[in-house]
Amino acid sequence: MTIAEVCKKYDVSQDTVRYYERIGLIPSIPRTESGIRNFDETSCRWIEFIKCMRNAGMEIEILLEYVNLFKQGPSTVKARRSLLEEQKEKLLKKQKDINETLERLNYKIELYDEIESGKRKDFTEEI
Amino acid sequence: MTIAEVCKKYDVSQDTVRYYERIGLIPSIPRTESGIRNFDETSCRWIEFIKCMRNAGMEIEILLEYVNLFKQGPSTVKARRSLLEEQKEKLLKKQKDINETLERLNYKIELYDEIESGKRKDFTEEI
DNA sequence: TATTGACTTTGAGTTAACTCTAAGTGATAT
DNA sequence: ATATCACTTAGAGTTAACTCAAAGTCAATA
Repeated sequence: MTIAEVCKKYDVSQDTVRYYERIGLIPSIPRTESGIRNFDETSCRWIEFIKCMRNAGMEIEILLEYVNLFKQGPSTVKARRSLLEEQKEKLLKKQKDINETLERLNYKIELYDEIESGKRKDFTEEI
Repeated sequence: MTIAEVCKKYDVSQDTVRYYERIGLIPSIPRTESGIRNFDETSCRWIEFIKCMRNAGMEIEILLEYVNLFKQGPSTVKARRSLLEEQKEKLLKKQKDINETLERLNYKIELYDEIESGKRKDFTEEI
């Protein structure tokens, strides 16, 4: 698979994928004889994995740590587990923050609806 | 309330609050005669509101738009509603992304647990 | 054969959101 | 009176994560 195909499939830019490879985030991308990237299934799965983690806001620095542990083989399973656990906690916190904000947005949207429909006349500019 | 008190209360840095004021994110912070910020309830509530929205990742640019609509009074209620609705959709998408990633992390953590406990011997380095 | 177009590299530029520095002011404690 | 300390400003610096530009290579098509 060429870089163009992979980027289309996973909706990332070529620059981003090259950047990820450059910093060591994708363990190994095979090349053709003329030096062109030729993604195999493993490297595709890495792209997909990174994309998923990045979508949730996981830092590249953390992903790099994970990839580096991964490269060192099964002896790092424990360390990897604890890294992932830590990130999980961060995501749970983020989830909570988002839920709080969503509740607040819903409240305000409802309020604005009431004002618009004339149901509420006593509108003082609360925040 | 002094800036120090407010920052402690809402867990933000003084620099950040001054920055928010500078770019117009906080409608109005009263000052003492000698020019020192003296937060009233309204400006405190703005800080708290901004903090909540920022925690969920809402962009400052968007918050600025909202604040500017707010400043223009009740005639902008409709526009404000639609701005908030848009942001709500973004947060719902983010929530979904986080949930997907959490599921994936849980799967991997479980897998690593099985490996650690010796329950799973056929460990090939999947991603 | 010439040109097109996708690929390559290196390194610089961008953006958002702070964060820090330097220099100064003004009220209070010694 | 002088020192301390929290505050003030303007503007420069930082960080993460891309994103772009320039110059070059190579395979395929007109």
